[in-house]
Amino acid sequence: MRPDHPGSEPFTISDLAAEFDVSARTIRFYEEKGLLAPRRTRGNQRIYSRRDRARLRLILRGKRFGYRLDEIAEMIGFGEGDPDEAAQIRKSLAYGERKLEEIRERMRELKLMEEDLQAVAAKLRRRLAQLEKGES
Amino acid sequence: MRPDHPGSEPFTISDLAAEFDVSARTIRFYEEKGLLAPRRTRGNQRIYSRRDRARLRLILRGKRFGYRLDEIAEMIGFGEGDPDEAAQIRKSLAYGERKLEEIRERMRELKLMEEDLQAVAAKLRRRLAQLEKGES
DNA sequence: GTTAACATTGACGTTAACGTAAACCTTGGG
DNA sequence: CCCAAGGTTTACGTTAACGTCAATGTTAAC
Repeated sequence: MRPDHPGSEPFTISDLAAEFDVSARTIRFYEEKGLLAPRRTRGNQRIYSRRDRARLRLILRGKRFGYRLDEIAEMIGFGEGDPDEAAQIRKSLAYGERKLEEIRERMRELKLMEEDLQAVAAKLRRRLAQLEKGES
Repeated sequence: MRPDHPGSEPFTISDLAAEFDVSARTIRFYEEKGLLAPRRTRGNQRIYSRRDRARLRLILRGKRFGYRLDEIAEMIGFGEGDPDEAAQIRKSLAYGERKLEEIRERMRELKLMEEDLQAVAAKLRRRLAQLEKGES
C-alpha cells in the first residue's frame, strides 16, 4: 500500500498535524484563510502533497517570527497568481525584495537581543562570583 | 525646564508612545501585565526613566519575534527578583541560557526563510528573462 | 461488510492584546 | 486663576487564531 519510502509522498491531515505539532483544526483554519489548497479524495478528505507540506512549514516558520496569517498569505502568494505578465512578475519581485530586507532587519535585531541577554547574564555571573567569595 | 540634552532623561507616556510608535494604552497594558513599573508624580502620572525606556524597547523587540507577553515577562524578569541567593542566580542563568539557545535557533530559521524566499525570487527572475526573450 | 479510527463541516467558545469611550484629575503656559 | 492639553482608571468592545463540541460521512483493517 505504502510506497517504498515510508512516510513519503501524500499525507493526511493528521500526518502533518503530528509532524509539525499543530492541531488538525489549525491546518484546516489555514486553508479557510487561503494559505493552503490541498486536493481531495472522492470522499472529500484532504490529501497533502510534498509541496503542500513545504508550504505549511513556511507558514509555521513565518508565525514563529510574529507574522500574521494575512501577511504570510501575501509572502507565500508572491510566487503565484497568474504570472502570465511580466509586469506582474516585476511587482512580485519588488514585494519579495521588501520582505527580504525586512528579514535581514530582523536578523540584525535578533543579534541585538542576543547581546542584551548576554549582557544580563554576564552581570549575573559577576554577582555570583562575588557571592562565592563570601561577600554580601 | 528641560535639561541640557533635549529629549533626554524622564519621559512621559506619550513621549514613549511617539518614539516607539505604539499607543499609550499599549504601554499601560504592559504595566498591567507586570512588564513595566514606572514611578509616579504626586498627581499619579507615570514617569519613565531611561531604564524603563530600555525595558519597553526589549518588550517590543520580543513581540516582533512572536513572543507572547507572559514569555517576555519571564525573559526580562530573569535578571531581577531578589537575587539575594546564589541559587536564585544560578536558576536565572540557566533560564537565560535556554533563551539564548532559542534565539540562536531562530536565527538559523530566519536564514532558512531567507533562502526559501530567494529561491522563489530566482525562479521568478528566470521566468522573467524568458518572457523578455519573447517566449510565452 | 461491519466497525473503529479518522475526516468534514458548521457553530459557538476562548484567549491574548489591545481599541475605544466615559468621567474625572493634573499640569503648565498666559 | 483658568483652561487646554494631556493623563488616569474603569469598563466594555474587537480581532486574530485557534479550541471544542456535535452531527455526519469516509477509510481501512479484519
